[in-house]
Amino acid sequence: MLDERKCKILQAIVDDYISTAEPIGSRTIARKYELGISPATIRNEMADLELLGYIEQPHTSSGRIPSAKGYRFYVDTLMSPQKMTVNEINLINNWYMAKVRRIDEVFQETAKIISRMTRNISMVLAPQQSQCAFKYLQFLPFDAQRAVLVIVTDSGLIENKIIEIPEDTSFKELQQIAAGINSRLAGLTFDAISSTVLGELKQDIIPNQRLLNTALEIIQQALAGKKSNKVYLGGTTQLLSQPEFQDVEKVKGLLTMLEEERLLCDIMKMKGQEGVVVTIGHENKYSGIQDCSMVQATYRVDGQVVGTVAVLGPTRMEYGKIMTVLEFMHSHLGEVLKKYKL
Amino acid sequence: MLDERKCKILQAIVDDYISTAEPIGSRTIARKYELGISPATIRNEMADLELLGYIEQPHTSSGRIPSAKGYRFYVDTLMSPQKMTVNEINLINNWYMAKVRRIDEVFQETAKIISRMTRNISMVLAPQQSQCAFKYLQFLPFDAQRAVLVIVTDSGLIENKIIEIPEDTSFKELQQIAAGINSRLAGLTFDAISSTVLGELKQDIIPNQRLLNTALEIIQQALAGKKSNKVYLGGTTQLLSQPEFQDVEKVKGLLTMLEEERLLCDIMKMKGQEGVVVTIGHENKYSGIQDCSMVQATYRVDGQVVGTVAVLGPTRMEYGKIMTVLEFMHSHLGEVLKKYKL
DNA sequence: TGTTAGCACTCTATAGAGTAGAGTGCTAAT
DNA sequence: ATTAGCACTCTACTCTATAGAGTGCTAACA
Repeated sequence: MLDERKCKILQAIVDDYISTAEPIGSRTIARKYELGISPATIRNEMADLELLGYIEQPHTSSGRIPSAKGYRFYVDTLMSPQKMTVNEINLINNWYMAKVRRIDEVFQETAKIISRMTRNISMVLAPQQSQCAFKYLQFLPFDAQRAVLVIVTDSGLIENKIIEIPEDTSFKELQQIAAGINSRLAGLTFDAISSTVLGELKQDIIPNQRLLNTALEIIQQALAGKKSNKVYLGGTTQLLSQPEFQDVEKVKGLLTMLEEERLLCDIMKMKGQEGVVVTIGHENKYSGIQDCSMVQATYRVDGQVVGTVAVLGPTRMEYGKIMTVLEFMHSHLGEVLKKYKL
Repeated sequence: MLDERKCKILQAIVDDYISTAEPIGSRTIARKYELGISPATIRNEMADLELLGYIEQPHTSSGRIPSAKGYRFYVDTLMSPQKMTVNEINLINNWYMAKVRRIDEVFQETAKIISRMTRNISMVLAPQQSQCAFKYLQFLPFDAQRAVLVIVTDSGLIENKIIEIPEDTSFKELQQIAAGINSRLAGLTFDAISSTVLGELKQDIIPNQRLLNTALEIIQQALAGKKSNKVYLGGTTQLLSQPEFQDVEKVKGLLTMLEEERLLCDIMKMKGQEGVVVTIGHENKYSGIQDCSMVQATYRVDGQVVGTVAVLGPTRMEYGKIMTVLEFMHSHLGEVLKKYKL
């Protein structure tokens, strides 16, 4: 598509712009990148590149900057893949070791790690739990008036809540109710425990309607809580260090958008795609981030894609570095999750 | 201290500056606030107020702005207390109803509510759990290789984790170990469960050292997790709407500071003080927020002060509104917590 | 004696003019 | 095909002038 020299020049332009955020001119390219050709030749080639749509000029007679198409070509063809250093990998593992206690902290800390390493905003979409199945519930004693209700699922997520015991109910009865519910719901996924099933159950076990209701409510709450998928953000402050976000209004716009969790979920969901995916500028569906780029990667648990990690930043981002980090998370996060599930 | 007219003028200056963020001149005061005196008289009074240190001039011949001392006098003496409207109270209660599932969500949502209502950054210091006592732990079956370990405390906070069952151990044995631990630790506060007690326990129950270790480790983790008190932040984006934070560097400084949880805890802890407390400008110990004001309020559960809520913003903040909201939380948050503990 | 009108003065923020510098495109020479 | 040279363009910055808001002081007034 492009001859070798054009590629080299385009690469120089993108590399330079990524690191300096300033338009770059022919003289500078000739000086900094030893291509063995004069500024004049570079100028001619740049005129071609501009005509082809790979670069643009902010104003007549300023240097060139990459266009979206230019970034795309850079990402697809020019970019040199990097490797994570052993040092970095150790750092990450130690970080998890030191900071993670409960499984949901994995997501928060992953977001932090990614944003630290990429110096951009990171987003982690936690797995949706609708597929996980109800195992059993159990009442544990708490005090005279109250009991602890524990719900165990096969994914290892455990929900618990303190409930008030109705005055006319003994702990034995509680256990009977639990047994009744368990025999009905055991093995069902949260998706399958629809209101129909719950309704049936209600008619079935009559003895202590009120208590049953509370129990079912809590199951339903757990169900609802797990169904909505949660997005963890990291490094929003990093935005302020980027030259393209020196304008407070711009920052406010983006941050306000990031507060809408539903929107985030929608952005993060990668239908069908697998691995690391880059979306540049207008390629983004949402107008709020059309002057940004996003790099996303799925991650798996037991071979199943369960969630997404992503980095959001200006189109002038370090694609190489960021893709490397996300590639790593893509193949590594599953293990981490398994490890901390125990 | 100040005669009535000076008070009125000072109040006008503070009120106006709070709402406009612009220095205010004598003519404007005369026009907007009908005090029945001419600009010239106001100028004389303002000269006095400046001499007394209540107001200052950013530059010769610009309008006046309140000084820290001026704000202090305003807060202590001039300010007209407001009341929460029934409407607002309902809104808050509905918000809790709709959004809170687990008890720790109360804090996050409280932070959100406060920041929405005050249009400033809010901070909520969750109760420290070191005083709560260990009740018992119990193993629940999970699958052939694994079990669920549930730790119940008397405050109603329940910790759970899936652990691997060593191959040579039966579920019966697990229960014996649990009984052993429970008889030793029951009723002890997390503070009292020091490494000494844990050490004793270790020497005591020899049979399955490895499993015991895991269990103790988890207790210790729960202990550590509850001991460090957590700060929930809300409305950091609001900062960007304030005229005093149009400078990106300033925003970055403050937000970076707010990422340090330890520092936040320290700022939030109000030794000995009770109710709503206002700290203006340099009155703050931490240099990072010395051009900010902070309004803090304690909240109680069962008569005991357990945590703090606070609002952080420019010294030019709506003290009246903010103090009203925090006063409300001061007297109301305890009930909310109790309600959602069940 | 307290209040007010008038006025000269100060300081800022804004707009306009001029300039240096970086970079380009074109032409002609190599 | 490549490159040196050069006129041209556009921006970013500095410098200057100006309008406007607000003050403090003085003198007049009730």
